[in-house]
Parts: sequence; C-alpha cells; structure tokens
Amino acid sequence: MAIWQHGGMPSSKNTQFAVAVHVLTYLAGQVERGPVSSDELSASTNVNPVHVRRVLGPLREAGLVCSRPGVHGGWELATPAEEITLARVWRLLQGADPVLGLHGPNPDCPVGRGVQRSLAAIDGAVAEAVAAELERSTVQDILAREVQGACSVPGQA
Amino acid sequence: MAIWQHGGMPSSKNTQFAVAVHVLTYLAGQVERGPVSSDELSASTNVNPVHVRRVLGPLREAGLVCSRPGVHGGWELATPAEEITLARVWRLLQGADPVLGLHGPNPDCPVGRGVQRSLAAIDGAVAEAVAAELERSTVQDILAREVQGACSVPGQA
DNA sequence: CCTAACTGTAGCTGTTGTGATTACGAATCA
DNA sequence: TGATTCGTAATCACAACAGCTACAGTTAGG
Repeated sequence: MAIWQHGGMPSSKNTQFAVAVHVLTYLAGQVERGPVSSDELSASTNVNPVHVRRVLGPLREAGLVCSRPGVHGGWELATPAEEITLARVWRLLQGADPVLGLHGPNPDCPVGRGVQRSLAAIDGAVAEAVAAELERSTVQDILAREVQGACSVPGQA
Repeated sequence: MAIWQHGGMPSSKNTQFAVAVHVLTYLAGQVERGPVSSDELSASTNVNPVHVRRVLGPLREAGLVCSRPGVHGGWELATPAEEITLARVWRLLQGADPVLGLHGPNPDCPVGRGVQRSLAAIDGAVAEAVAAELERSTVQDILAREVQGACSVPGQA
C-alpha cells in the first residue's frame, strides 16, 4: 500500500560534462585555426552535432565560448584555456541538480522529513566538495597532458 | 574497460542512497523494538517494500544490517549507528560508478583518448572528495537531528 | 502438520532522462 | 543567389529506475 505519487527527482546521466570538457580541450588546441564547426567537434567527440550545440549553449551564455553562423562560422574559445576551471564547466551543466539522489519522503513520517533535511544539507556540502576538487584543473591542464600535434580528426585537417 | 560504442555510463540517478540512509536512521531509532518489517520501512520511506529489500541487500552483505524471515522477522541494525558513516553506505551503493559522466570517445582521435584518461583520473579524485565529505556524518548524527519520540508511522506503533 | 507472516528474487510494466535523427529557419559570406 | 553553418523544435529509440505481482523458501505458533 502506499500509492503516493513518488517524487520525481532529477539528477541524471549527464554525458554533457565529459563532452564539454572534450570540446573545450579540442578548441583550446585549435585556437590558431579560427572557428571550428560543430560537425568537426561532433566527429572528435563521437556525438551528434546537434547534441554538441546543445551542450555548448550554456557555455556560450556564460562567455566561455562564442559561435558564429555562416560559411566560415563555427565555435571558438572566448576565454583563455587556463582560466576555464572544470568546476566552472561542471556548475554550468550540473546546475542545481543534487549530486546524491534524494527521494520523495513520506510527509506523514517525522523521520522522513528529518532525514530529508539532513540529506539535502549534506548534498550541498558534497556538491561544494566536488566543485572544490574540480577547481584544481583547468582546460589548459588537460590540454597540456595531450600529446604533441596531430590533434585533428582524420579527414578534417 | 571502457566500452566505446556509445554512452552507457551511469551517474547519480540513484535514489537508493537516500532510501538507505532513511532506513538506517529509522532502524537506529527502533533498536529496542526488535526486527522491523520491510513493509513498515516501506511506509516510512514511501517506496516499495521490494525496493527496500533490494536496497538493503548490499548493506546486509556488508554487515551493516541483518534480516530474518518468518513470523517475527524483519530487519535490524547489525552495527552501532555511530559506526556507520555515510561514506560507507555510499560506497556500497555507488560501487565503481563514475560520479561525473564519462562518454565513449572517438578512438581515432588522440584528443579523445587523452581527455578520457584525464577525466577518468579526475573522476577518481572527485569520488574520493565525495567520500571524504560523507565520512564526516554517521547514521547516529542524522538520528540525533531527529526530534524526540513519535518516530513511528501512524498505525504501526 | 498447517497456516500465517516474513524475506528473497524473478519478471513485467510504466515513467523518465538522454541522445540520435530529421527538419526547418536564420545568418553569413562568396 | 546559393552554399555553409548555427539555433531549435519535434520525434524516436534505448536504457535505467522504480512500482508491482507472483512465487519459493523460512520461521513462529495453533
């Protein structure tokens, strides 16, 4: 028994963060070349071009990248790679979604409410811890780990 | 490791952690009463009894709780509440699942491989940071925040 | 025994989130 | 004008989570 509608709580399987980091690193390595099309980024990340643009949307609004339509359009880094921390990217894409999963408690149960409140507070602390850890890496750091040259997708250079 | 076909990588969709913490706290408050049925736990957590048992499975294997079938069966805490850190619970339920989402990169792209490796390392560090944060709270701590008495589901006490 | 009350698990279903795909409009440059 | 590329909406397929039912295995009590 217990047919209460169960609390739908978001927090999901974001591949978006990984895709974003990948794209930013790619762009950081192609700064000299000018705009890069989402088609090329799509080939590098192995995801759909539309998905690339969707992921890059929030990053553009935050000023990390910029895009231009048209014949020689595409995407460019709008912030130096060494100033883009992974924490910033993560916060942009994760939003306010809980890191740990919370669940809709039974309003009739005092334990439910108490646990819920405690858990929400702890989730916040965890989110801060994650951000703090991600603050330690920048896109530049990741790019620096990449090998030297030959960083293009075959058939696009 | 790392099946590159397309993203099937887990992240945090688990309500299980929250349910587990809830149940453990409930059990910690009912230690004197003897075994608690998963039906009662189900009413408190507002999830299905079967789901409760599924979540509690790993915790029992780890020795945190124990269960007995039969007429007066149910679940009991098998470890003092002050020794159960949330980190332990989290690690049991999270397993080796990545905290941030990784994605299947393009094997033909050197950037892909590099980013992938970096991201995996960072994910490990983040997981440690999360665990460290969760190490600071125990089930006893959460129970202590609960109010005094009247911690049963109406109709069950 | 036999029944009732539990756990333990398998199987199916409904819902939801994610990403692929297509399509179309807007902007830019030759 | 026409080709290229972004921006976005709409739709589809797939997988994960959880709800639910059903049934087998255990235990207590008559």
